[in-house]
Amino acid sequence: MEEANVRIVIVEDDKVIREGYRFLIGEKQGYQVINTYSTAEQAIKKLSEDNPDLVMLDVGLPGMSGIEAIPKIKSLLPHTLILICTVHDSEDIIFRALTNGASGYLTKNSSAVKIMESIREIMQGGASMSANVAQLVIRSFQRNSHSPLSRRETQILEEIAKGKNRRVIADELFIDNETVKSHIKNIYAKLNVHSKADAIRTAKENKLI
Amino acid sequence: MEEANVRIVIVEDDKVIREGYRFLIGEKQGYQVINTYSTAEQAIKKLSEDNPDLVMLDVGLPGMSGIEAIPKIKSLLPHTLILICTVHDSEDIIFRALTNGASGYLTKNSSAVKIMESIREIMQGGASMSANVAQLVIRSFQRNSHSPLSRRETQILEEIAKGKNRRVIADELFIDNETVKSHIKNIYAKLNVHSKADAIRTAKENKLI
DNA sequence: GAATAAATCCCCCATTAAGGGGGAGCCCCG
DNA sequence: CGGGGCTCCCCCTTAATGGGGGATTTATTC
Repeated sequence: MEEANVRIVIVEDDKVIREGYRFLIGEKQGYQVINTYSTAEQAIKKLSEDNPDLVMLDVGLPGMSGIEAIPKIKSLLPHTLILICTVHDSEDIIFRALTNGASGYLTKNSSAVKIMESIREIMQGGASMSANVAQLVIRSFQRNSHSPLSRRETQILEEIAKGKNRRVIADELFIDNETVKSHIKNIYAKLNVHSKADAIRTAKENKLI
Repeated sequence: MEEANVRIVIVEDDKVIREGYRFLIGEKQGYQVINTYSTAEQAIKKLSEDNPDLVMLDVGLPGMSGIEAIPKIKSLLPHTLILICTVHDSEDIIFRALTNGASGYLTKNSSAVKIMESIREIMQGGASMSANVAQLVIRSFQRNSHSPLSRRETQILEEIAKGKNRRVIADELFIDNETVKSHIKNIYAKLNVHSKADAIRTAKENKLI
């Protein structure tokens, strides 16, 4: 035997897409579609019986959204993996899906080959994202390269964002308390703010830290 | 004509791997290996002439590491894309590569097919990660599901981590200053800390926020 | 060579925030 | 009925913050 059967459940309100997925997966060796549902509510009622290894989930479902469904599925079946397959590629939805516990995110232009490949990757203990999703995720890690803040100022603002106070920052950087204070004054002037919270917010909005 | 030629430069110290990549890419229609280098220093000297669309970069180079080389390459050629191809898959290295400006990260067990696919994905305006890298990245977004903190406490600690003070948090949550203070006392007790900075650090280390 | 930015340090000042102590009422769930 | 969660109240001292005004030195740039 090559590998155990992968038990898959599909949650998708569009019948054509749902049956398309069922057909696509059903014909593949080692993969089995246990059940399909058109709403998250229906799926959640039956999932414990179905006991799937992987749930393919749309986000644009009527009633409970796929995003809301993720933590509920995860609490019912903690070891079940979730692959989001959807047309929605807004940054907000993608990040909420991933923080809520999804192991993969494909946008719907993904080919049949890509979908099967993602399922394989996820089942082999990894995760998977389509190229446009990966781009958003990677971009979220990157800094603005045209920061108005100097290197030292950026460094100090990062420490402030960790909740450290001036004295601690000064000690760690081997500089005087007053020097840290001066840097903070300059940071506030450059960002046009007057408090820690505003500086942190502004800096994060502009990817300065 | 299908598409313009993609100009690729390879930076890799292992000759066998370097020539393997060169052969793999060179035989593909639409892709051209302009040059290969065994160190980042050599590559950086010549990159402006080579003017590549994409640089395949190892991280474990002698001398300047691939990680350090990324921002230097990006400042020389801002529109050149960088694909990391390496055996190193430690969390720290991966995140440093992505924050420094890499558009993709493949670990070296990636097949020839996967490598070409990644190059195509990146060139088509996206990004790419191998499954194990994607897993680390996604995991970094997710919370610990066994938090000792209550929902309210987590929420308040998140606001503290944004640099907000008790009064502002109280106003935003429509509760009293003293209530916020009580929550903070309970947070500190649960995390066994005695300051904002320690609470934030402990919470982040344990993915509570 | 002068101007500029960055990084360092030094005073003044008043106000606010933080942390620790103790206590208490209400609600819900098991 | 007990405990966790959420809410609010009082006491207290110390630490931190934000704004004002400087100064010096070292690089780098024009």
